[in-house]
Amino acid sequence: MESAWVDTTLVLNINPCQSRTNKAMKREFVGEVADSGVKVPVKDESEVLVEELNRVSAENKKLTEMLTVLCEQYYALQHQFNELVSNNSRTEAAKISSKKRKAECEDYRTNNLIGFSGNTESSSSDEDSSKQPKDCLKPKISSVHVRTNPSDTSLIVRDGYQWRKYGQKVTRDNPCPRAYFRCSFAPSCSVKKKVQRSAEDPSILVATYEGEHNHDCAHNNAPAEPSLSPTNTGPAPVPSAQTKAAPPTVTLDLMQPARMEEDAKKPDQRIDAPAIRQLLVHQMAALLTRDPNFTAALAAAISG
DNA sequence: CGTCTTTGACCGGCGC
DNA sequence: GCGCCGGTCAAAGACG
Repeated sequence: MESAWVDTTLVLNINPCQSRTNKAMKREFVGEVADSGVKVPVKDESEVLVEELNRVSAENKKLTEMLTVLCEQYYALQHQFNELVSNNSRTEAAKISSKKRKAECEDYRTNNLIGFSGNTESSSSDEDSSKQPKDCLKPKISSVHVRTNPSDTSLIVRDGYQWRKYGQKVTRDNPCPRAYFRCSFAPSCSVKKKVQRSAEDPSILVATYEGEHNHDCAHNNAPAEPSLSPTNTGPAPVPSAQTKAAPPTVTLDLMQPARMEEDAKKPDQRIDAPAIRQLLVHQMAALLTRDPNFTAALAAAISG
């Protein structure tokens, strides 16, 4: 089945014009700065800044367009996938009528999961849930698959939140124990998380979240976890669903921003209006973080 | 000493 | 009603 996985590698090239403009800038500023003692500056600073602003605006526009296209493609794919899976689950449920409870929960979960979209609004709309089994009704359920080092036996999925383990149990259908976590960041937050290794692929941790956090991600308020490292290529979140039916794999290319960081350290690129760049990144982040599942997956990938 | 993890006991839902 | 199973509780121990 591995071969059927879709690798929708997400390369956030948030500075497509960088190399070109940097070279140009370098040339320009080498003339101005390096030999400043000898030469008169070709352009004055304000001109350069205006030019830079225009460039960044153009980049911003380009990025917005790219993001729009990406979103459209993403929703189209998600829609197709939803259709496929709902067809599958209908036939499966008919076959396995004996395992009623399991099938129903599985079905519900699948419907939720497909949506890696985080479209919890649509996938778990409570009005529609009259068909759902009672115990699957309550909180919003989503699940994230995280690929880990098989030798790592810990059942820890770092997703940016602070969890307190309150139980562990070996379940019937899986020899690997299942760990139960509760969100400990806010006492009023009733989100729960179950983490269990996949029976089929022990290198994959399946984290099932129940409920919604009523607070920000711990990273926003607390110091970053020690394990956070931009070079960490560890656990890549595998969007829910599924080891059975060709699950789409989102690979987050976290090296890209790291390279940019390096680039930013070079003296000749510091002129790159860091504030504007930061604004750009914030805009991107704001757009992307509208998808809660995406943020969860991203957090898991970063904190690996 | 406070917090977190571990782990056996307990409870409730479900199927037979 | 009974047994199975998943989920939760809570005491005990570990750890910083």
